[in-house]
This record gives sequence, C-alpha cells and structure tokens, in this order.
Amino acid sequence: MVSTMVSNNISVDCVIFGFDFERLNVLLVDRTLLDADGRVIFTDRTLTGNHVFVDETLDAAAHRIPADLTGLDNIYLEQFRTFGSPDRIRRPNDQLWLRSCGRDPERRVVTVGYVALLARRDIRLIWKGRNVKWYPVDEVGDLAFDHNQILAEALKYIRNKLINEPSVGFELLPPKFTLTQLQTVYEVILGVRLDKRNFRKKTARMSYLIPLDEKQTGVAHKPAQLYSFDKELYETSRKDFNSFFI
Amino acid sequence: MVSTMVSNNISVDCVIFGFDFERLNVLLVDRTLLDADGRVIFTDRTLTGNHVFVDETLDAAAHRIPADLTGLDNIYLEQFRTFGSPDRIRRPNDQLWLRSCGRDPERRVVTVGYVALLARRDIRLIWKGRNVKWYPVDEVGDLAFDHNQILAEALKYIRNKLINEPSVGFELLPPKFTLTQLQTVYEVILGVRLDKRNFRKKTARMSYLIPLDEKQTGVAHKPAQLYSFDKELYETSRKDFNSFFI
DNA sequence: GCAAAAGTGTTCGGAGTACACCCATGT
DNA sequence: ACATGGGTGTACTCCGAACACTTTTGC
Repeated sequence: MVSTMVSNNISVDCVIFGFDFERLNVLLVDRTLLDADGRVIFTDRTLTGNHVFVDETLDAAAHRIPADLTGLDNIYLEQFRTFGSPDRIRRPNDQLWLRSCGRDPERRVVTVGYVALLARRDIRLIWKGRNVKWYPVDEVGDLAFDHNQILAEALKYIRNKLINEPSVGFELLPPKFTLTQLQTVYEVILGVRLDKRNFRKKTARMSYLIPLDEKQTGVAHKPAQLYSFDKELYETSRKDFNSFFI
Repeated sequence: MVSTMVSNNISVDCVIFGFDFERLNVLLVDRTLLDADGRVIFTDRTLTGNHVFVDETLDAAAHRIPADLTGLDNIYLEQFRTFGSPDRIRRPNDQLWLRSCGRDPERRVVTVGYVALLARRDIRLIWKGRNVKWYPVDEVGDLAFDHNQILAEALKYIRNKLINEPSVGFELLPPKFTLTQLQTVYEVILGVRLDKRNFRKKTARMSYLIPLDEKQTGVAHKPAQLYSFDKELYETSRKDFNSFFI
C-alpha cells in the first residue's frame, strides 16, 4: 500500500542524453493540451520525469525513467542539481496544463535533476504510449516549466564531467568503438575541434583503452582499429591522482 | 500569510565551512533530547538547517542560514546535492527526536544540501539561542540523521571546486592575506603538502592576485607581503579556458 | 583510380617537480 | 643572538599545441 503513495511536491526529472556519432541529443516527451472540443490549445515538449514513491530513494525514482524507456538496467545516471523555484510552474501554459491534470497550480514542486547517458545502438523507446523522441540539444525549442534551464545545467554538468572524468565518454559509445568516434564525443559535447594526432597521443596514454583484434567492416575507406574500455583498469589507474589548480 | 507556510517534507541543510589558518572547521548545532524529568536521553550535533517557505526559492531558504548566524549577507553559498533516502530519518535517536518535536517520524524529508564558506575573522555567531560551534571537520563524531554523509559529500564537493575554481579559496581568507595563508588553504582542504617555491610560481601567474603596498605587522619574523583578490579580473581572465581531459 | 577516413612524428614553449639557502623582524 | 617564517632560482621532464602526408579500403 505504502509503496504506491507518492510525494506530491517532489519529482525527479531526467535529462537523457544520447549520441549518434554526429550530435548530442536529448530525449523529450510531447505535451499537447486539448480543449473540450479536441482542439489544440498548445503543444510543446518536456523532459522525461517521474514522481517519487514515499518509501523510495530519489536515485531509484530517477532510475525508473531510463529503465522504463529502454528496458535496460545498467544505465549511467547521476544527480546533478535540484530545482525548486516557486516560479518554475508559473508560466500560463504550465498553469493550464496543471489544472487540466487536476494538479494544484499553486503548489510548488521541487524537482531533482538527473543526467542519464545512453549509447544509442539498437534501443527501442517505449514509454507508456506517450510520444518520446530524440532532439539535438541545440534544437529543442521552448520546453515546459523550467526544463530549458534544467537542460542547460545538465549540459554544463556533463561537459565538466567529461573533462575531469573521462569514463563518462564511453557511456555514449557502443562497447567497441574507434578512436575517431571517441574524439567525436569530445568534439560534440565540448563544442570544439581537436587535433587528431594530439588526441591520439593522449589516448595512447590511457592504459584502460584496450585495442581489440578487430577492425571496422563495411566502410568505404581504411577500416579503423576497434577499442574497448576497461572500467576496472580505469578505476585502479586513477587512484593516485593529483591534478591541482590553476 | 502564505509566506509563513512551510513545505513540510522539504528542507535545506547548510554545511558552513570556516578556516582558522590551521584547520578546516564546520559549524554544528547541539541537539540534546531530554526526558520528562529533564534527564539527557542523548546528545549529539546536527548541521545547520532550515525549513523552506512555500513561496521561497531553495537558494533563499539556504541563504537565511548563514545570514541569521552572522548578520552578513554576501556569503559564498552553493547547492551541491540533494539527499532523500527514506532511511535518513530511521535511526532510533532520530526517531525519538522527531516524535519529541511533534513531527511525523514516518515521513521522509528531502533535504537540499548547500555549502557555505565563511572567513572566520571577527564573526559573532548568534542563532536563536541554540548552541552553535565550530568543529574541525575530522572531529565531528556521530551527527544526526545522515549529516555525516552530507558533510562528507560537501567536503568532496569543495575539494573538487577548489581545484578547478580557485576563487573559492579566497572566500575562506580575509580581504588581505599572505601567500602562505593561501597555500595553507590548499594544504588543509586538499590534505596535501605543497612546495613553497612551486606554489609561488603558480600564484605569480594568477593575474588576479593583487600585491598590496602593505606588509604583515606584529609578527616575530620577516613580515609577509599582503595580497588581495580581484574578483572581476579573475572572471575576465578565465573567459577562454581550455583545460581538457586526461 | 578515386573518394574517404585511418594512421603517423617533430618541434616548441609552458608547466609541474624536486630541491636549499639567505633575509627581515620581534624578543 | 636567535628563533621564526618570508622569500628566491635552476635543471629536468612531461604535456599541450601546431602542423601534412601516406595507407587502406569500397566502389
């Protein structure tokens, strides 16, 4: 019984990033408000979110989002910031929407923001009949509530994370990948161009990057060496670490 | 009227760090539970925390904590993580405490964690008659609820922050400080020993460190040059920044 | 054979690290 | 005079930045 009760003024929102070797994308849910005659009052998009059961940790509530969407259970997921301004539900469209859902449009909902990273291999997206799609992060338009702000913070967070915790890059890649694909992760997320030779000098120093006895196939150019990421080696090789300050 | 209503299942906790040129300290509040005869059932300490008014931002609620304590208004304050496990209120002492306050011991309270940094110059601590004291961060003992965990996360956060955002170091120092004092901030917070000459080579590159026409007085050794921190210069000089990854 | 991306080395400057002695002041 | 912390320079190594051509495959 208790386990189906939710905390009404707390939610989790999940900024789910995916990478298609060209752009960084985010999963958004269509939101359309219809009037009594079925005419569209407005339509926009929201981040993927969830309520929180009263006897559930925040992490568990957030985890259900990518799990429900993909059926996968070992998704990279991390809390990055909490949003609780009373104004976050005050815009006219959001007020109409809350009223139409039977929710109190005056009551502030605090939402805990999570980032999830998804390698976009062969994933099927299924989410309770609602329309969920990938959007390039720079083409999301106006989102519901304060979701543009949440997305912006998530981007900052993940950029920073990628710089000083390189393991997150591999969350966006398939288990076997080329060095060019890895370089593209950095270029796309950080929004920079990197020099191929300098990049490879760095990767050569990453002992946790394992070259496989395998090459790309079916490409109309010299096939690239494939690599895999050794998470255990990564963790041990970064034990003693001392990059100080500027 | 509305402005005095609080959100009952949301709070903010503030890990207030202070630096006394020797150790990193944290502000804790005594908590003592008495039985009907006035005998002590238990005594321990908590972080400084606050309720959140329903029409108040989380930042504002957190800001009231150091402001009430010190009367100062321009304190460094930053949200670092939210804690919402249902278990965080489940320990026996905490259950007794909640009951004695007339609060529901079953109801999970989500708390948003903030870090504040206080230069410990001439600050008077006043907080509504409760006993608030500085404790060295490695001598806090068992704290209430999950406050040991919150403190540990706050420490991680501030260490990381100090490394890649040197401006936070100056929040712990008076407006005029010596290079040795600055070095001590790094040594104490990061828990390392640094070489004086190498440290000074780094500070020499910090254009936002302004040498003053002033020296230490009243010390029984060669008086040190005093410096101040130019926040504006800091921000402009760090616009284009490219410390990548490993 | 040609289009496409893979793969490879050198030079330079700047920053990290290790390390030891003299200086200015108060007592 | 002495105790105390302030202040300084060199040698070495490693890393980041800039930069252009050959190789291997599919078509």
